[in-house]
Parts: sequence; structure tokens; C-alpha cells
Amino acid sequence: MKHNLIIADDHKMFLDGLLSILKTESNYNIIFTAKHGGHVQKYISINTEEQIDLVITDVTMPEVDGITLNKWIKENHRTIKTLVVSMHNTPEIIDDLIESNVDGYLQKNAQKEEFLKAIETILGGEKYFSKEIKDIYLQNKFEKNKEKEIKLTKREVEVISLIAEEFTTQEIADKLFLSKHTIESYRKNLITKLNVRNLAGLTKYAIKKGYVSS
Amino acid sequence: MKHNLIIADDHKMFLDGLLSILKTESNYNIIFTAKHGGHVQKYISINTEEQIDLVITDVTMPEVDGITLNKWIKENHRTIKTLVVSMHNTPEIIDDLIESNVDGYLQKNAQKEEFLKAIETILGGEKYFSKEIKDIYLQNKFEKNKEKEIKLTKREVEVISLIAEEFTTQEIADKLFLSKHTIESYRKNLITKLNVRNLAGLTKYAIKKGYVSS
DNA sequence: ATTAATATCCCTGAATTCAGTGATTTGTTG
DNA sequence: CAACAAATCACTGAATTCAGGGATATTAAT
Repeated sequence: MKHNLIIADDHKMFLDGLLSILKTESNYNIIFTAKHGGHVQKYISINTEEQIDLVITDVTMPEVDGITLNKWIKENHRTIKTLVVSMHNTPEIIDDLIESNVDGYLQKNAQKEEFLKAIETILGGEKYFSKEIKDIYLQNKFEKNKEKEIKLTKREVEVISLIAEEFTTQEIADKLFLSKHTIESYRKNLITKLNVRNLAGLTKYAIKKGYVSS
Repeated sequence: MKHNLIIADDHKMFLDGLLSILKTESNYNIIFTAKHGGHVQKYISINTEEQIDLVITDVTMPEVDGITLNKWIKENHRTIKTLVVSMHNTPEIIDDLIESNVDGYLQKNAQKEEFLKAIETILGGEKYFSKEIKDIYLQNKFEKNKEKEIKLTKREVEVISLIAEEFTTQEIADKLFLSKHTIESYRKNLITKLNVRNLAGLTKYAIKKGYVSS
């Protein structure tokens, strides 16, 4: 029972490399390759009779990217498995893909063995994620949870941003047309709320959240 | 006049992909491929009679990495050109390689056309760097220059790090077995030296320099 | 060897931060 | 509407920051 695969990647070299290592495995049919997600969508939409087992796709592609493609496949062709292969691995992308039920995720610098293992695992009905990807994902979840419940109000965000931008209490009060005492209250509440010790802690929080650029 | 190339990369897939796009060009001989730099060093050392034009190498490889390999080639076999191809591109690596006279640098996600153009350019005696690499390199140089002259001493770095970690003056003094007054002096000098206004500014500087994690 | 830089310590006084407490107003949500 | 969250302002008092001075000993550099 041969499996039918589709590969989508706009990098000729990666495509060739992948084809070469898949060629050594006799039980995979590469039925279609594409330079971007739109071609894959079209192919799948037209060839409704053909059994398609797995779509291997890059994330960054022109026109229709891998994230969109994966979402589309999972919404319209639930039975087709997907394996995403990417150069850049931000927590956001990984999270997004896992949320939309991708079956596997590898970094492009994975070794041949891992590629084959991932494909096998996915075709066997299980999910496969490389160690690095799992680490990034868990790290992200962990941090998110650690910082949950702490929600700053609009005003608090304004104040902490200005604090991190090195303005004094009086300057912030003037800027926001508030009393100096109010800003002092905000500062104090922020320190309590965010469980930090002083301005340094507030500044680090503001940077981490992107309220200011370091 | 055919050119003789060597390729070093521990990723089978990348190697295969590169070979496949080079095969379409009839004037390149791939005379040797290797999984790490040591093999290339050995090959070059033994085959002294053979004309070797270009070594294409990955950065991260087991045993002898691409940076070491490039340095070795440039020191011992000046006439051999080198092209580095890498996944990860930190300013440090790029800087290091350019300093040791690498002839080209590409990201692994480059397109076929760019690979061929880079090889051609280098064999023609010129250097070739992808736009991204040039940007990273220049950005780095630019920032370095912008922040030059401001050099913190070891002690100052210690102090600013601890400040950014939210320790109080007294705590820092205790930690470093110094007087509280000394730390106050350091704080004051740092504020002057770094041209910031307060703790928030010091903290941002410490984060930007990586003395603390935000 | 002389200068320059680094590391260390000290003082004053004004300004600010920080912890603790509390009050009023407005808007939101069950 | 009642309860609650958000936004605003106020006061006290201790601790710390910050700006401005200096001083001395050791190390590095020219």
C-alpha cells in the first residue's frame, strides 16, 4: 500500500533534497509538487477521486502560505495529513498550526532520518513534532500560564509604558493630565500586581510585553 | 574550463538538493562531499595535485564547523574560494566569517537562482553575500559604531546587571561585599555614562546588552 | 615614570520611590 | 439594581534615588 504525498515549497533546492531522500523509500508516491499553497488547493479540489495521504508544506511561500494551506486542508479535507517544515519557528506560528490541527512540524535542518520518521509516524495516524518544536511550544505555553490572570487596564499600560520610557512621575502626570498622586497609585498598584520590586521590574515587564522598545 | 567544487554539510537533504541544482549546470564537478569540516581538511591536505576552486560549507557541523574550516582554508590554501551556507545567521557568525575572508555567504532558504549566481560570482573572483546577510552585517556595524566609546568595566556590568535584576542598592552591596556608597557611585556614574535618566534607562540598557533577560 | 583609568569609599540635600490605607466617581455586568 | 472593576485623587512616613561634590589606592597604558 503505497502512500500518496504532495509537497509544497518554493525553494527548488529543498524540494529536490526532499525528493531525493524520499526516492530511497519505495513506498511513497510523490503525486504533486507545488511552489505555493494555492496550487495545492487547486490540485486537491480538482482531483477528488485520488487518495491523498499527506501534504508536506513550507510555512513561508508566496501567495498562499503554509499556515493558510494547513487550515484549509483541515477544514475541507479532514482525512489528509499535514506535515509542516519550516526555517523559522516562532512560538506564534507553532501555536497557530497546532491549534489548527497540523499533524507534524519539523525544522528544515532536520536530518534525513527524522524526516522519514516523521512521515511514517504521521501516516501511522500519530502526530510528530521535533524536540525543538515541542520545547518552543511548551516553553511558550508555560510562560503564558505563568503570566495569566495578570491583565493590565488601558490606563495601567499607558502608565507603565511611560515609566519604562524614563519619564518621571510628574512628567507622566502632565502628559496624561492627571494628578501626580494618581500616577503614584498606578505605579504602586503595578508593582503589586506584577509582583515586581521596583522600576527595574516594571521596565522589564514593559519590554517583555513590547510596550516599549529596549 | 570546468570548476572543481567541494561541499560540506551534515544534512543529507540539503546536500542532495544542492547536488541536484548543480547537476543542471554542466560546468561544475563535485569532486568531494563531506559531513563535516575535518573530512574536507583531510581531502585537501592529501590531494595536493588537484585543482580545487570552491568549497561550499554549512556553519553548524559536528567536529569541525564551517567557521573553523573557512579559517583553515584561508590560512592554508589561499587560492580556494569559500561559500558559506547557513540556517542561522547571527551578526557574530557573519562578522567572524567576513573577518576571516570568506568569499560568500547565503542563507539556506535561498532560491536556486541565487545559489548559482553566488557560485558564479565567487568563481569569477568577486564576493557574494545575500541581501539579508549584508543587512545583518551592516546593521550590526552601524549599531556598534553608534554605541562605541561607551565601554563599561567589569564592575559596572556587574552592578548594572544586579540593578536590572531588581536588587536594591543595599542588597547589591552585600552581594559584592562593597559599601552601599560604592554601589551608589556606580549607579550615578552609569546614569551619566549611558546618558539615561533613571533605573528604567539602566534596566533597558542592561536588557539590550543581554546582561539580564527581560 | 607619569598619566589615565578603574575600583573603592564618603557626604549632603532635594526629589522620588515605595508601602499602606482610603475615598469618590464612573462604567459594567450579572 | 447591586456588585464589581476601573479610574481618579489624597495622605503619611520610611527608604531610596539622584545630582553634586570629593578622596584614595591600585592597575593599565603610553
